Amino acid sequence: MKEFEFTTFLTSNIDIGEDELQKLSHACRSVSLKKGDFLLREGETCKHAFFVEKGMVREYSIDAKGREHLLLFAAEGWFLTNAESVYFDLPSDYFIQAMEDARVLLIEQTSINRLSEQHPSFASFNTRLLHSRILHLQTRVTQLLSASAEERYLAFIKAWPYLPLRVPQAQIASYLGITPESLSRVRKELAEKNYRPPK
Amino acid sequence: MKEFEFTTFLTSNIDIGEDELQKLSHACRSVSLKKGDFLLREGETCKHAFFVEKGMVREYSIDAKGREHLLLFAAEGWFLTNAESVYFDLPSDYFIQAMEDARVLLIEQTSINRLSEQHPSFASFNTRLLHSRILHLQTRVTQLLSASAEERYLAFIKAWPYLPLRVPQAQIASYLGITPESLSRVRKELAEKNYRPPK
DNA sequence: GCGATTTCTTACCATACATCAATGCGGAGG
DNA sequence: CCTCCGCATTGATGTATGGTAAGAAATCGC
Repeated sequence: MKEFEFTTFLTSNIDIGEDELQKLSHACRSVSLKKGDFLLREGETCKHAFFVEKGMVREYSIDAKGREHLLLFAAEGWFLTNAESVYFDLPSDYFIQAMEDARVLLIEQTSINRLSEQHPSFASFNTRLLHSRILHLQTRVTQLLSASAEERYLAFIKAWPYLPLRVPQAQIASYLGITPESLSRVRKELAEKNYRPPK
Repeated sequence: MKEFEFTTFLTSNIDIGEDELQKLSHACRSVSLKKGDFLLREGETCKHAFFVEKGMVREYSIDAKGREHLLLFAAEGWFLTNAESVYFDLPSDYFIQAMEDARVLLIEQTSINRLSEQHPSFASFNTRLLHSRILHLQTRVTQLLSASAEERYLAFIKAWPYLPLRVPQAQIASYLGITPESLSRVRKELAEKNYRPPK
């Protein structure tokens, strides 16, 4: 399984000097997680951003009826933060949990903010991350408003063709907003229609 | 109907000097809109951010079956941008249209970016706007994944108690992701259960 | 390699919401 | 004041998806 280095991720995205990287690395801590371990639980305040170096992580909430709803998958090379919890210093509504054994870099949010103030290209990289998050969430809202379960599943496997090979179907169903049984039925109908996944 | 001045909005949110305000105002243009007029259409690239001074505006998409889906209501004092279109310079998937006669300030996105680079407090205000947008969208996704039509309607009128008085029910239904008929039935059932809106 | 979990499928029935069509209603304009 | 016209309601019926339960298949731990 391919591993991603955070510094590679950064230097390929922003124009940041060696000294700045040094400063940032002091604010980082790498942790190893077993499948099921939590990085954040509902009610906690999230003080870090996360960079997944290896393995996979999910962000989800649990509703009043005890059902889980998946907000985000994050595999190697993904950067994730809990925007509300970090920025507004609110207790989180979400859990962040390892779906596989994983190694994750914790980056102190305060350091990110400091570096953003000092380093314009870091700030604009930060802004870019926020914008792509908005874009993604907007697309998801529109899709939930307009598309059927089947359409959402097709869009999902088109966007992340490798994920169904790696995560349990029940997790994908939770992301799509349907039950695992319904997803199973959707897949059966697609098979009967001779649907072939784009290679 | 109360009117909001953009400068008041800015100075009450960020620490910005008189000269900076002057610069920004040169990049602004106020337009009057009749009900139904468009600020942006699908396929266009959005070069501005919008500040609603008077009236009300909606952002929505039209799906493959011709149905409208409402992403956002924006009344007086609301600031709205089309993140994807502006930031990634992509054609917009959304329409932005006046729901009532309105006056809207157009702010050139390039000027916002320039001011952000020069003026740290402007940059952090910008960042705050992005974060609250993420928070809002995240909440909406979670709600669409977990809550019934009735629950979503109750959450809606709790969050924006004044909107149902001002916009047609069909628009609210579109925001909630249900048909106008279903919303009518939801309201009927709430009335039969003797539901009273919180005052 | 084998039993034990976990995950996936299938069948049957229940429910929420959509669709279609008819009717009611209330405000804007002649 | 009356007539439209847009909007909301209601009823009958359709459909997508949910819930439950059972069994099949895959995966994991040893």
